[in-house]
Amino acid sequence: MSENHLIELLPRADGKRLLAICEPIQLVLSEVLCEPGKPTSHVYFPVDGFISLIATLSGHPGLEVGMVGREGLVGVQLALGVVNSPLRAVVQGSGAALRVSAPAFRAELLLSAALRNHLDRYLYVLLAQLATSAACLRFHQIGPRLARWLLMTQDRAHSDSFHVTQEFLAYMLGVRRVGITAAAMHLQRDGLIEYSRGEMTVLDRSGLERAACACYQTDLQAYAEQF
Amino acid sequence: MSENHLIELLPRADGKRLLAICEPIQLVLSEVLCEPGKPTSHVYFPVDGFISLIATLSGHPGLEVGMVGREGLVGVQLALGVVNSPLRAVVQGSGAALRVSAPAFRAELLLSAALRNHLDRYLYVLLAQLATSAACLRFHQIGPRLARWLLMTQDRAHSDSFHVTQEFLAYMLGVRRVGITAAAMHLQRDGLIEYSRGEMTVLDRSGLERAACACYQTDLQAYAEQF
DNA sequence: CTTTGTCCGTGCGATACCGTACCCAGCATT
DNA sequence: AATGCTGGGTACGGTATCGCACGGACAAAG
Repeated sequence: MSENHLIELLPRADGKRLLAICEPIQLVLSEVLCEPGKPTSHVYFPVDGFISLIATLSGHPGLEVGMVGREGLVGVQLALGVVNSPLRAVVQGSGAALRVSAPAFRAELLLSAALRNHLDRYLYVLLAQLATSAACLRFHQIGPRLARWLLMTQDRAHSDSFHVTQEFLAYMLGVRRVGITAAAMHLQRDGLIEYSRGEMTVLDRSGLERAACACYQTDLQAYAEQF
Repeated sequence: MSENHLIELLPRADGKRLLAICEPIQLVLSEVLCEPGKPTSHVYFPVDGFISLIATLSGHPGLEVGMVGREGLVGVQLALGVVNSPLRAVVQGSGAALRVSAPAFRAELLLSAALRNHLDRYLYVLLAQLATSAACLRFHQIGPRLARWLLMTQDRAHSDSFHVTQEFLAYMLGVRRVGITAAAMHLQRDGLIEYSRGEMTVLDRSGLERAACACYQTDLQAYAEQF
């Protein structure tokens, strides 16, 4: 039941074969699954946990450019025949995941056309997400971007409340912590969220959707078109 | 000789078969090859011309997130089984290109494993380029970004001089024209470039490389690792 | 109960942008 | 010579950020 969408959508036989080579693991907060430029040893299909994809530039802090929950997987580059990861992948919400070793994954890719097809389309979604992130970063202000981030996280955490500090948010959005303070206070004053010492709760989801920039819907739609 | 790299790297037989379904065309400035959300009718292998990939956000001007010259192709999404384009593709330098219709391209993909493999790796390069663009946009200032853009263009134009107005540059980099004026004047004062009424000439390429942010080298390296 | 660390709010000056507007120089058209 | 268009330089106030530093509130640990 509580599985990964990409796997669930596979035909029965392909899904079974993939699950057979999957190893259930627990994603722990702040764990680094991929490091840019370094070879990828496994792919991860999140079930409950979720992961941030972070672009790094030497001499600068990181910047989140994508998020992966149970709708996707970490390590798509292996489906492209590339071992090096383009991005850093950091566990942002702990929880269960299924893991497959790189060789086993490659072997399965040769067997399952359906798997390849799903990964291809997920790759497209990821591509669209990266492009949206870039433009969003340039044109939208902290407030709407924060709201969008909270929605994306809520979706992947499957819960109204989750743990996240302002410091962390600042890092993800590539802004100062005080920038987050101001934006978060605003959202809180409007009764959309509530937070204290790292415990964030979404009070008014549809209000938050109105406060978020349209990039949130754009991402959802790109996914919906493919799956 | 003056062909597209992705095609040149194919095994003899595969290359011949692909060329057989290619239609030589001329890319004309400002021509739109792909529109976001709209179906892609052809893929384009640039030979002399080159193309800007532009992310669009409703209510905002566009933003360049990638560039395609003879090292790549426009319309990779077809290799992923997706007909809708994620980005707008606009011809930014006129010149020759090879074009393949979507159905013919899909058919050829089934025949040539080598082609699929090259496209997969090119896709990885594109992914890395998008991620770099996003971070660059956030952390680097106009000057270094402009220098990077000029280098990328020079590479793909295969010439020290090319046509580009400040207005256009502002649009590509997502800044005001006067921002470009200031940055360009600086580069000109340092003797790195020369321009007048849209005619841009690179005078000191290695100086420009020093003025550019490291993202330029990052992109080159990502490509070099795969091809 | 104090200490230490984490988390969050505030204040302040600096800066890299922004939007807008105007102006001038070249060039082409008439 | 008059006109218009395009490309590029200048000026000015506005603002969304930045970096940095300080202080308070709370919790876990000693």
